[in-house]
Amino acid sequence: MKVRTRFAPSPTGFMHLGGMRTALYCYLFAKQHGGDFILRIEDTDQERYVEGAVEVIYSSLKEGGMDYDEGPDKGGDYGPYVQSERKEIYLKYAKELVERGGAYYCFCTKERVESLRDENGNVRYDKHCLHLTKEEIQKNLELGVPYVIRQNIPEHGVGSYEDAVYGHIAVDYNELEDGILIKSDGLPTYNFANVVDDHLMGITHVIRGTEYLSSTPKYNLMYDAFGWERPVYIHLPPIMKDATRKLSKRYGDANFDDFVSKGYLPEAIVNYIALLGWAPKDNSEKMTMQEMIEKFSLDGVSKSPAIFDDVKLRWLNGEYLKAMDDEAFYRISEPFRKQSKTYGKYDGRLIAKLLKTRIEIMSEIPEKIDFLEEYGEFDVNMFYHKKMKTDTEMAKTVLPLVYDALNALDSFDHQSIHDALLSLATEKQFKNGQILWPARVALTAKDVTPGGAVEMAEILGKEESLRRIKFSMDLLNK
RNA sequence: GGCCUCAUGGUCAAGCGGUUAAGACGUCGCCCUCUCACGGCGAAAACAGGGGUUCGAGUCCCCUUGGGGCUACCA
Repeated sequence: MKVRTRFAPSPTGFMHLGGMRTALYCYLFAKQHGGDFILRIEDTDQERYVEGAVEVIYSSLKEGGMDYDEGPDKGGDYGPYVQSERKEIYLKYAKELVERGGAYYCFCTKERVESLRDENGNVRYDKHCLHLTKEEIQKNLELGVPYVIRQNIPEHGVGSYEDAVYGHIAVDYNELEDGILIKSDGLPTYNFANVVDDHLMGITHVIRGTEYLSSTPKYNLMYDAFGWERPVYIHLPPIMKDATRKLSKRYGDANFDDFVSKGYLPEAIVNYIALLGWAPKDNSEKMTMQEMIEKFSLDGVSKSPAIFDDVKLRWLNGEYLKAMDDEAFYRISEPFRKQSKTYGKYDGRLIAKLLKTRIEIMSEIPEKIDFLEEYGEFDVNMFYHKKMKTDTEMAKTVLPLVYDALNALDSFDHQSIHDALLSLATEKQFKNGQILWPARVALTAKDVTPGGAVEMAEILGKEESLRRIKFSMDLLNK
């Protein structure tokens, strides 16, 4: 049988990383088995509907490299893929479930249900309407009395199943409530729509968060009542913000888009979240989507919550950045270099090259290169460096030589500058650092720079380099 | 409160009865080096606690503690 998994988010906001990981595992599992990955939008709660949220889901999955085989914008043989467009289907099946004894009409008012609240503040329905006669129900229906359809859960017995990651799960039916399947507005609740859709769409493996672990017996009751085959359940541990708080979209934590706009690469994000709750047999960390598909396995999925560690995400992102060739990095970093005040003034390719090994996320770019524009009077004590055996006196003698050497160059490229400066050191019997340190300080007026004297001169260009060295010489002679 | 569930360094995690308890991030140190990075090498750092079972327990069982989830006309 062909494996079919689905990702079924509700369009309530942005794509958060927890959902993203669920989608990823669904995708990996399906693709590994040559199966289909389906996207279904669960929008039965009209109050939570957020404009544009569906588009965010589409684009996030696309950017994350999770191409679904069927979905609202893709079509497929099991549509529609948006629950609000399937309204009639649910009501029809709900009625069938009533026929089969798995559910019943309930005409109780909210007030009456509220009055059933127990000492812990929990409402537990008392199956009052289960005992209505056929005539009473018919009469209420004809009178148009508002109703909901409730699941009829046995008063005794135990519901159990084998979860693919958590193992045997058993819940006493008396712990479960006769939950509402069809709301008074005629729309189904998640509990019902989910079961009906998963079955109708031929979902073989249900992959979702642990919040459904203990309510799954309720769903199994429905599968059984309908005479449908139960899917394989694969529940996933949550991703936490810290030891006690889940990453949640409510607080706007960890939205995929936010990370992308901060300069994280989608592949790095996806790669990282794959590792939260799963480890491949060979302990690989940096993996392509294809490698993840090949390595994915359910026995590598962990049962305990994983804390989201943005420090490690940054590291991984840095690894991706470093692995890019210079041209690719040059292109992808463009929007971030543009945010710097140095943009357009120097060779972007040279700058990008320096940046590549020095940043982990691209939003660090502007602050890293703004220094190029911050030149002016500086503390000449910066010329002092013990290990290099250089100080202001050394600078006074070296800088003019550097000036002349650079001034003599026709071609001001990396190699030429490098050779000129180093041969200067050899000729005059200086240590490399005795030339390069003062030169770099003179060129940048900074004690730390991303790159050395040669790179700095190269980026600044001949004219500006000479100007700055001259400026430093004057400063020293003041 | 009841029920479900989880528990290895600061973090992610290997481990699935016998190991010097991996690896990665981070931290620290050293090397490389014109500074900062990169890269290389190395170090510190963990089986929540208590009972069992067993010749032997991080691995199995129970309890305690702690965490998460469910307990909605949300999903």
